[in-house]
Amino acid sequence: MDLKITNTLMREKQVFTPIDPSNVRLYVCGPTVYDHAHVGNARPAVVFDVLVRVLRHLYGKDHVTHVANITDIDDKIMIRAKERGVDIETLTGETADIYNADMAAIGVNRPDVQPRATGHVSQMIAMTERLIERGHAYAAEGHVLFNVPSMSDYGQLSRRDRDEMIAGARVDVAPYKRDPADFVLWKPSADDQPGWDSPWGRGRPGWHIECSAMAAEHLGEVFDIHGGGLDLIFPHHENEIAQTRCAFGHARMANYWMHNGFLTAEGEKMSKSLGNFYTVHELLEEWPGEAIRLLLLSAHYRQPLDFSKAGLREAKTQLDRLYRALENSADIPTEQPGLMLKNQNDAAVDIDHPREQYILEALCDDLNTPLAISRLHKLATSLNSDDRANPAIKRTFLQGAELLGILSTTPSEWFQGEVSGISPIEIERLIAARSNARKAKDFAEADRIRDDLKARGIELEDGPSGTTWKRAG
RNA sequence: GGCCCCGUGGCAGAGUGGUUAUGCAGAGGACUGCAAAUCCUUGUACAUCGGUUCGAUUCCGGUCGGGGCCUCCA
Repeated sequence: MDLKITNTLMREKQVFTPIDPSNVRLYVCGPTVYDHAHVGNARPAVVFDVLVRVLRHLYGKDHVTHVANITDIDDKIMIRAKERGVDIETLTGETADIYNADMAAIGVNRPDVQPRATGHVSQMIAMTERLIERGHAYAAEGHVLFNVPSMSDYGQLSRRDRDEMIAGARVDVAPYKRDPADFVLWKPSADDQPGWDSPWGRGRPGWHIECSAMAAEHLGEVFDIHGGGLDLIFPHHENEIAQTRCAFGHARMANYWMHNGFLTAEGEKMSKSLGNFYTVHELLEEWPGEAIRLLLLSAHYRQPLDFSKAGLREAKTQLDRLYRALENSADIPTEQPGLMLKNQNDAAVDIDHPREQYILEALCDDLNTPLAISRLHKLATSLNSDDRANPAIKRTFLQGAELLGILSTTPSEWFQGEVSGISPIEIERLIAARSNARKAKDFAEADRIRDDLKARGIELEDGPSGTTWKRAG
């Protein structure tokens, strides 16, 4: 099945054709680690995680290389480290660990390579030297700058030309720049700032060069897909392209550029000054990671998405429904052992040899996750209806959930996990007591037990095969 | 000023030149001692004004409204 993706470079949806099907390569711009990731940072992580799942499905588990960097040298990091009185390595190390834990909690698989900028300074210096040699960069007052006019077709990705950029510039032009549009590849560090020795003195890299250097190091001079947030199109990605193409002399840096839209929080632009941003870390204290993930996937990745508590509540309700379908179809076998889902011993799915493509088809159309989710719901309806449930439907359902990265736990863990204040044994004892009362037609006592448990956060459900319980809420 | 996006039923949110999106919420029904869960039925939406068309929510243009980017930013 063809995968179609919207290529920002062409401004159109295109069929994806990898350079090398045995090694599909993509690079996603990762976080700058100076503070907890907010949900806005989580969106690209989740979106591109789904893309990687689809790519692995199409090309094979071992035929995809996913690189997502961590930016661990940056002025914001320097400032924050100083405020907290810790060294930079401590700050970035801690923050990166929390980031990875938070992403894992919302079902994001670790990239194959997670390069850190500080580990690639020599490559950045080498690339900068190469750009100087080729006449695309120059040193001035301890800085090295990329000379934008030296690249005739600069601006293809963002579709803006040099003159427009200068007209729209909001900052004063540094006096050492040959051209107002030139941007920094290397800048000098003061003695109390972190720095590395270089041919231009002790200094540190500019922002854009790190991604060019790390992508080249781990994926080569030209690769398949480069992703990130919409706001990175200009200047970050434009400048990455300029650096990489001018350093290596290719017509492309990456063949496909994908950009996710922005999030708002409770209908407003997330901003530090309004204090209305949610960090993944704090949300996880109150909500299941899968609810956060499902909400992030509930709108198409290129569309704006409002992240709200009401939205989380609905995502949670939707997951309840999907887990219920899983529970209700527990006795349906699915054959095809292969990828073992944590879910249930009989529900393994061979993700490399799928038969049903109902969900995959939606995801292959430029990652149409809302459509994929709606199809998952249709399958859930079937699984909940005895007359329509069958192994093929269940396989498709599980495979789709796997591609979306949800339903990664068991229904019992989902519904009953982490109950506090009462033990499962005590609950079972009360259920038995209530069952006896019901047999004796003492419904007043039965209802009393049920209400009592409900007050303690446990809801009972009488099914055809007996009474089950779940955590309320 | 330049570049770009959006406006779908109570809410969220896909999609399509003529056929049910889906979920949540609401209403009715089935099941249940009563609930819960589940299933079935139900609401007949596409900002506005023109144009193209046999036919437009879907294509084109204008208008109104909202949003993003233009070297901090996912």
